[in-house]
This record gives sequence, structure tokens and C-alpha cells, in this order.
Amino acid sequence: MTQSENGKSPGNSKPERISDAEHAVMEALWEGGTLSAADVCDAVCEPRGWSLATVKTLLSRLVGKNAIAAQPDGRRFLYSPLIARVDYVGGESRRLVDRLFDGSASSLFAHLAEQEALSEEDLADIEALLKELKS
Amino acid sequence: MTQSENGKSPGNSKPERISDAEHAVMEALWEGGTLSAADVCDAVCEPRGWSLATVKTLLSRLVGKNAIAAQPDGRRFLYSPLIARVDYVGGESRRLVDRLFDGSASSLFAHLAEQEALSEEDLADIEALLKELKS
DNA sequence: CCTTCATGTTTACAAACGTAATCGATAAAA
DNA sequence: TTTTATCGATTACGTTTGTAAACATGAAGG
Repeated sequence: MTQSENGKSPGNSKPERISDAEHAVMEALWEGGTLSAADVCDAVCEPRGWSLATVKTLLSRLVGKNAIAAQPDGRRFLYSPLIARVDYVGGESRRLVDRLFDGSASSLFAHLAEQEALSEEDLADIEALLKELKS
Repeated sequence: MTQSENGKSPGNSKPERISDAEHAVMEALWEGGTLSAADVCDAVCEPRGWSLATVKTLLSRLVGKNAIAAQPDGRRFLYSPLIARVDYVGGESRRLVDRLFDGSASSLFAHLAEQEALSEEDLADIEALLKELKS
């Protein structure tokens, strides 16, 4: 595959699933904006115990999934996100809520509350947000 | 594998990951409590377009992962959950919050709020829960 | 008894994933 | 200019997942 086309010609709509490992790479790109493979490796290889080769593979797969763009820069490519983090996060959150809480966000909240998974700080923050939303 | 032992001798602790398809089966078991393979199929084959064979495979894998128990009942087995739904849901929720919101539940809440993913009803419910928690 | 179900077990097989090593081309260094 | 360090591209290979079919065995019916 030629680093830029995935064959699924025009309507490149359906967002393909991004795996855990790929997600780590996405985070680096969301953080850095536009990075080379080496840059990404600097950001993730150390903590995840990966080799540069692994990062290259993941970048290729992400390009194939139309999740990132690769613009030529001399000998190499600079990669940048094609999907916004907020969209990805939104999608994943929705998936979870749909799958486990029958689509009800308040159920998720209730669950977190019951499991004491919410700190005092969380509660205060949420309360503040709620107040704000009501204005 | 003999439907009951996974080789990892005594301390059967680490909760293995449950896949999407497996999760559908778990839901049926959480719903029904104790079911035969055929029962599970009645519950999930139709909506997911699965065959009984698929359900059998998933049940076996879940047994292998120590997520469900299989007690002999004549010629067959009756399967029942070994992990509580609330624990599973809690684990998955935590994973999401950790992965995408740096462990902050209120960030998740803020996100849902910003994305208008919360209905009026959600907000009201959450407010009520909050009030309750403060007592 | 023999055929037919119903069931768990074994085997299958492609796609996705995790994790690289190797190859080919080129740019930089010596 | 020959060597070497870099890149992306190609190939690899074991595991997990999705989705079954084939097989063995015992129960049930005729």
C-alpha cells in the first residue's frame, strides 16, 4: 500500500477501529501535532518498551486506517492526526456507555459513584460543571 | 482443555480480557443466571446472527478465562458467571477513564457534557445522585 | 438394535494485533 | 567514492478474535 491510499476510494467515511497500541501512537501525535517516526518513538518507545520498528508499523497501519496523514519531508514523512482527539474520545466513550450502560450516561455516572470511584474532588468538579450547565 | 482447568494452577487471580463477542455471552448469563449453551444461543444468536457453534466456542473460551463456571447437568453443562457484572463494568469503565481521561472521572463527565452527550434527563439524574451522595 | 438428536471437544481459518527483522534506496560521513 | 546511518516498505510470526464446521459420544425414539 502506497502510504496514502487505502483503496476504499471516495467516501472515506467509516472510522476504522484503532487498537490499543495504535492509540498510544495517536496520543503522541495529538500531543506533538506533527512528528516523524523517530519523534513518535522518542515519545512512546521508552515507556512502552517498543522498538522504532514497532512504531513504524503502527504508523503505517494508522495511515491505512485514515487516522493520520503522512506528508513527505525530504527523505521521511511527517505524520499528523486526521481525526481529532475529542472525536476519538467521544466515540470510545459512547461505545462504552452503549455497551455497558445501555446508552445511559447517567447510569455510568451512577456506577462510578456507587463504586466509590469518584473522589471528593471529582464530585466537586462535577457539581461545578452541573451548575455551569444550568446557566 | 478439559472444560474446567486452565493450567495456571492455584492462584487463579489475574482477570483475563473478555472480548466483545464474549461479552455478549456474558450479558446473557448475567441476565439469565445459569444457562445451557442452547439457552444462551436463544438469547444471543438471533440478534447477533450467530450459530450455536459460535456460542459454544465463546462459552469454552470464557471457561478457559475463568470468567464463567460450567457445572455438569446430565449430558450437558450449565454455565454461570464467575465474575460479577458490576466488577466487569467497573473494570472496563476504569480502563476507559485511565486510558482516555488520565484517570479523572470528572474529565469524562466534562467531556460528555461538552459533547452534549448528556440529555436533560441525564443531567437531572446526576444532579439527584449528587445531592444524595452529599448526605 | 439402529438412527437421530443434542452436546461438548477438536480443528479450522481468515482478519486484527503486538512486536519486530529485513530489504532497498538514499543521504551523510569519511 | 565507498561506507554507514536512516527511512519507509515488505515480510514475518505468534496470539487473539470472530465465526464456524467436523467429530465423538451418549441419550432418546422407533
